Amino acid sequence: MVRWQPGTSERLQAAALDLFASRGYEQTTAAEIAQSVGLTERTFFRHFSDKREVLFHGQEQLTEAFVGGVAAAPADATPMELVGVALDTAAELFPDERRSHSRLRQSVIGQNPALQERERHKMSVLASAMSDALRARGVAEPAATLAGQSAAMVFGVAFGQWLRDDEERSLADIQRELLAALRGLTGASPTG
Amino acid sequence: MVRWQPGTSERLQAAALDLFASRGYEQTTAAEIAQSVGLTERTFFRHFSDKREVLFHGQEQLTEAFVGGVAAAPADATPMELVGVALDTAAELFPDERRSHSRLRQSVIGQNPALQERERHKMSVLASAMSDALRARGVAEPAATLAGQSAAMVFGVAFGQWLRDDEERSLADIQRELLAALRGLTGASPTG
DNA sequence: GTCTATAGTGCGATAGAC
DNA sequence: GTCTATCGCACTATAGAC
Repeated sequence: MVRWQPGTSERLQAAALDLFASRGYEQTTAAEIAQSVGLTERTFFRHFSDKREVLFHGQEQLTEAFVGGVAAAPADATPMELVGVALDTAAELFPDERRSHSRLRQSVIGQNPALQERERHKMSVLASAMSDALRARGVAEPAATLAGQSAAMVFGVAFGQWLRDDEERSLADIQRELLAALRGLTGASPTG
Repeated sequence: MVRWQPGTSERLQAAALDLFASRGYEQTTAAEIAQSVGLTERTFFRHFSDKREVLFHGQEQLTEAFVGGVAAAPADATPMELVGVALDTAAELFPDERRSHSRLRQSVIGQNPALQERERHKMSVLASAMSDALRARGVAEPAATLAGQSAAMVFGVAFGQWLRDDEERSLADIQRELLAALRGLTGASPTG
């Protein structure tokens, strides 16, 4: 019998999502999650700084996709073009096969305010990382901050739309349409 | 001796900010805050659903200002003009006299991730309320959602700038400049 | 791995306002 | 009498310290 198996974090994450979905987030203790994969509560908290965090590992990859997209864009791209490339790159992390899993996870998050709070926080960290990446590409202030925040905003709205029951478009398509709508919205009438 | 006095929430809020600022947020217990104004821990939690919330009452007024601004705008206003009016209305809640108090509060929030999380959540609620208000004025999707989110985004960035040590402009002025920058950013080059 | 402080809840009792 | 603010106590889970 092996003393421990690889992929501990992943097994904890999967078990947590299962239990949260069936019993509810607050009705599931960290100890129960750990026990369900043969570990102790203490081990759970060694892998995740708090109980909510078990649902949010993977956000680092998302941030990397955004930042990597910015870095890989053409040298003469405008700030909003950089945002567009970043969004396209990020969308690759969410192929249609992943939709049902994302929907399950989102239904758990949607039922608990504390989890929604954590989700917003992660989006905010993403926005800051995007702004940093834009600044590193020479985008000046306040454009870098606004464009970085806009990228996270478009992703967030698009992701929510992507998960809707009646939605069939890809995440990338939804993002592109929203980005165009944002351009039309803010650029339409230059009032002063 | 009277059993209880009016303004309990306000006294708890003031005491909490004092204690958080001097000892730190985590080093201050809910019981200590309550005791400092002659109440018990249990009463603290009757007024605030959790310990963080004591720093975030007043956000309702902010939301009301935004929503009220939208409702009071001219009938023929574009979505972004509605956003501009809402921002102007909200800025009235933050005259320069309030800057030092806001800076103290922000320094407490800035030192604790859990408090930053709550702040982001409140901004997100604000964004949703703005989107609802825009929809109620007949703004279609996805413009209503994007404009509502943009309003909260501009407020958030502007508020952070307003609190900087070297900043002297009014919140309203900063917001107007950011809104103009956002127009220039997204509207400048209609790439497709 | 154990031990502990604290956040937060549930329920019942009390005291004053009306 | 009703209604509401406060208190007191027992309790669990989280999360961090040792």
